[in-house]
Amino acid sequence: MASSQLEKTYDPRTVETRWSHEWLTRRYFHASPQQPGRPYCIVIPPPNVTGSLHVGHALNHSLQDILIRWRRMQGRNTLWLPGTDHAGIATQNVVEKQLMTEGLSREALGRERFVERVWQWKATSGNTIVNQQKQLGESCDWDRLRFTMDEGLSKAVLEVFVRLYEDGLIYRGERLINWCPRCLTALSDIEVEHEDTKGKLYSIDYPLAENPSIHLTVATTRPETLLGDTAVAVHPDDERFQHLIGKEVRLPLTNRMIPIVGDALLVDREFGTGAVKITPAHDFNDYEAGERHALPRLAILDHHALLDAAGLRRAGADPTVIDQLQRLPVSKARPKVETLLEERGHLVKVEDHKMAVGKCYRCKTIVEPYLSPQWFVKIKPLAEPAITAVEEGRIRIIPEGWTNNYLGWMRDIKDWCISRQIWWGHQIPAWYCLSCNATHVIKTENRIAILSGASPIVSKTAPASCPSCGGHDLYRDPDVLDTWFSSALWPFSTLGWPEHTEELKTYYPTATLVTGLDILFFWVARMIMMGLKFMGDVPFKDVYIHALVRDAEGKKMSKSKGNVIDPLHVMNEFGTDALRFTLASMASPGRDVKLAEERIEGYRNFANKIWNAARFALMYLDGPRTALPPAQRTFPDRWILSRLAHIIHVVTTELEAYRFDRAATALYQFIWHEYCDWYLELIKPVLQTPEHQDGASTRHTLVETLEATMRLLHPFMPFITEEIWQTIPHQGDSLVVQTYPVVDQAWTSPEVEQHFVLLEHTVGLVRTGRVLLNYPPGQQIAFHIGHDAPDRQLHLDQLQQHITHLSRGQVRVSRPHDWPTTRLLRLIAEGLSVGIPVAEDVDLQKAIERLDKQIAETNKELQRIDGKLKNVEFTSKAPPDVIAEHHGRVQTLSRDRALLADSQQQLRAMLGV
RNA sequence: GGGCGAUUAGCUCAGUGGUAGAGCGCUUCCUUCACACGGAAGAGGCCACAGGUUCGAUACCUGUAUCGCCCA
Repeated sequence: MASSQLEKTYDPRTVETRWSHEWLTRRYFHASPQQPGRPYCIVIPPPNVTGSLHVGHALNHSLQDILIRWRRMQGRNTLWLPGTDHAGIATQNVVEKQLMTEGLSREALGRERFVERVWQWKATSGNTIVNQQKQLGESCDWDRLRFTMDEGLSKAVLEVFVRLYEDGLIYRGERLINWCPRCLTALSDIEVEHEDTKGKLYSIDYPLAENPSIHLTVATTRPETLLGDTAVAVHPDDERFQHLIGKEVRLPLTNRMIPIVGDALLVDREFGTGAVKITPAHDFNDYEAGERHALPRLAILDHHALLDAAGLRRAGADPTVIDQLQRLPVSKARPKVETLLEERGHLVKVEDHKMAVGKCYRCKTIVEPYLSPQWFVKIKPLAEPAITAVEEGRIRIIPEGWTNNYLGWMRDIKDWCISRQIWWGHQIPAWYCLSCNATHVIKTENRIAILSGASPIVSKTAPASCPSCGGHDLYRDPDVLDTWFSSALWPFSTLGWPEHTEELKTYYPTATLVTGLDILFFWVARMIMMGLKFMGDVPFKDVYIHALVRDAEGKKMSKSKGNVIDPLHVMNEFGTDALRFTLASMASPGRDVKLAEERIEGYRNFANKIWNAARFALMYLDGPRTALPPAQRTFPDRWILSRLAHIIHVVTTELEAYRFDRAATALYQFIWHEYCDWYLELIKPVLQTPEHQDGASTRHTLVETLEATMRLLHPFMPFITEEIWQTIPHQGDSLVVQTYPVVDQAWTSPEVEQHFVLLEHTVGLVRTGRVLLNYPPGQQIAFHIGHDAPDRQLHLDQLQQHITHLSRGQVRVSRPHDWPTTRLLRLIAEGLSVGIPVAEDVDLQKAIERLDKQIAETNKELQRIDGKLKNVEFTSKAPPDVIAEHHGRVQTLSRDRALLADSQQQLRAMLGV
């Protein structure tokens, strides 16, 4: 194997392109139920089809790929199932924007042509993210790529909808829902993002009907909805207002009288004036209060969230008021109403006030509570088994801390509004017979409104005729389902459900779900509910929740802030392996990932280090290689095997615990600081000596450990490991399908590891001494080493050749007090002594300072331990082994101190001080 | 308002009831035949604060402060 095969610096780009293509060609990632091994399946959280790979995906996908590649190498029947989500509102918005640039609109195109247009868009742009995923090296079974609007998945959606409807778990009804006046659709509760903003608290006088000179002062943050008030509430126990309950007030700006009610739930006596208005059609709390007191609902905003003239008329507003307010958006109506109230003497005061506004999670427009007929999932019956599954540990959430979050939300869950008034998505399989619903289906010029009392025919296929009247004039519900409805079915719909496929039998329940916290409720909770309902079993056993990726300052990445790290750019600059390793090493549970480019650069350097270790190995591989039993190998070989066994155990254990960060750190530490810094240095004398007696065995160990290390690292850094593995001696076609290393007990040797620590300390002291005395690295020096403990002294003797090599000098091992008493710098650590001769012209200042410092430190430490040992409480209560350890340390440190003092004295004498 | 998490080296973060750790950055030295994307040696910390438990607390408990997240 010629060394010229590997360039001096690792160039990720060509390697990555070559292997990502090659792996796919060889179909290593293809899974089938017929394959041997215990199944291990992960379904990918399907990225939006509109998406392109951002760093959040990169984290999410890297972690999954690590798990998948690791399990595949362990011999499991591994399936990582990829796909994309049709992302109803998001995708519709993207295509609408595109239409706008062409001077077109959704409405102008009409529903059918618009949907066609979205499919077209999907065909050309929908694969962007998939290609980027392949670039990241994701070992998905791409043959099984799914899309939430695939034929099969759509069939699953229909099946689920109809069955839930038949079970009474889906219903249609008029409720107050969250409405985005820009997207013109309903949203579910969790699709609304709450944001604190500066607002005002208005105090408004409502005159008492029986005596207008008396006012009830009401506090509100939304005066513009005042015209829709249908009552005023006070706390029933509030002595200030108790006597008013049951009386009426005149609603300002209108001709209406509204009642004063007592409501302990709605009213906080401490807040504002202690009296609040009730506007059931425009506030969720008021809606519920309205239910409690059987109040009418008066809607005064239309679906664009503009003040509606017809609504205002119904609400009895003054004609002049209607004139001034109609067609105003909320933001303009609010100051206008303020002015009107002030002019008419109703406004008492206005204070600054912090308030939360809800915004559409897709377009950030302020959402309005809006009264309209919608479809809902009755969720409690579905939630209960989903709660139990987690409580009983059939699903494990990792880190555990999120379990309570999940349970709390599930126990307090509200019915799920699933209808969306958009066009892109699964159209609801419900039809209305126009003759049976004559009064409930209202056709206006460009809209058909289906009122809440309409009775739908729910069916997987379009009914030929109305089952009750036989009529053929059927109209399909225009609404589509919430995107998250289809993603809730993802773990089984992608495996072929409702058909009874081999895939379902083999891979369901899936093993692990890897996801960010942001979609725990959107997605994870709903998958659990649907999985339990339709498969009778949990959809996955472990849910691993990782953190959000933020920028180096900890800020959320966003295009508007310009702080986005583009993973593709990073992959291009530093290599995909470097990015993957960075993300893995930063994935500590419960903490957000603050990503800085320097960090990635550091792991790029790591990749290069590995690359050069491989180059080094290849340089010296010529010649026979012989496998000896571990116990018969050289000290460096035995040591690295022992360390390798240890690191295999650590990485495997940490991966089992989803501690990607610790597994990555351990690998980094082992490869760089043990394998490269020490092992490769230790074996150089053997490799560089032709015909060395240990040559064959050393070369074998070198390959054996390097090859195993590549396998161990492969899930984290698939590209560079594959490239190196292919270059060094190996058996098999690809690293992807090799077995993951397991610990060989014969490798482990605590004794050898102990000897190594002694070696490491000795070499460290010599190097320190070299710097202190300004001896250049190339200069050979003769020095003494020795140890307090006789057995250690013996070990030093055995290690002599290695110490010689690593410290570039001639070593004499002897008892420290036999050493010369002049012109010798003694360095001491825990019983170990190194003595370096001091040449004539050396500046001793540094050495003396160092000794001073160490003596001071040793004294301090001795004092501390001594203090403890003199404490009767400690000696009587601490465990004996701890006390013994303390005594041992006192002994060692005292001896160290004596020797250090001695050495210091010598040096001072040399200086003539 | 409720819940959760964080606070450890200049920065980003691990960690443990008994000697405080890493990466990056910093200082000094070194182009030595794997690697300067490198090597060697260093500097740098009342482990947020105040109580408590304990022979012993950075770690366990309580409270405070600051920051962040989720929910309302």
